[in-house]
Amino acid sequence: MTNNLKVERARHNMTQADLAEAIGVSRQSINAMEKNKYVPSTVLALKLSRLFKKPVEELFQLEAGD
Amino acid sequence: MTNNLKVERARHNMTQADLAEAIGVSRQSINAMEKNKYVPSTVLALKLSRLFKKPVEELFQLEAGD
DNA sequence: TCTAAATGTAAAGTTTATTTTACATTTGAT
DNA sequence: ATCAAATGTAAAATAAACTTTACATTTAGA
Repeated sequence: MTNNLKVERARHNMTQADLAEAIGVSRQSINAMEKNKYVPSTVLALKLSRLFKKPVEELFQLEAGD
Repeated sequence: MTNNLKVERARHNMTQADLAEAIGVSRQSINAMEKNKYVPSTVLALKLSRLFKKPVEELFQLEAGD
């Protein structure tokens, strides 16, 4: 799975710390997500979707193997 | 978070076992998801979305506390 | 009613998400 | 060039996802 978090965050002028606080996770979690270190939960995806006002599918995309 | 998996599954005439196989998890995982025993990963949400041809937001919804 | 399929549930185990702390590197502004 | 903010990263700890096995209950059809 890939994601556009970095772009959306830039769009909204938010730091990783800002975003972390906004959705209630640690800054390291945001960093790891952006670097595709792990797959976040659906609750996080929905919270990001709500915050950025974009469908989950626009923020996260399945890849070939998935 | 809540979800409509049971309804979508009925729409598609699939058993929990069918759905489990279709998206590559155990039947117990599907059962637990439907009964809100845990929050699935975003990869699973996207796979369910793809299978049922419905946006993630239509399958999963944040609740008051989230 | 009998039976099989489907669903519910539970415990133990494995893997992965997420946190905390801590530090190193990069970037941007002065 | 310097300083602070932002980002990258890492290790250890905890929480939660997910699996496997196994069995009990419900449901629908013959």
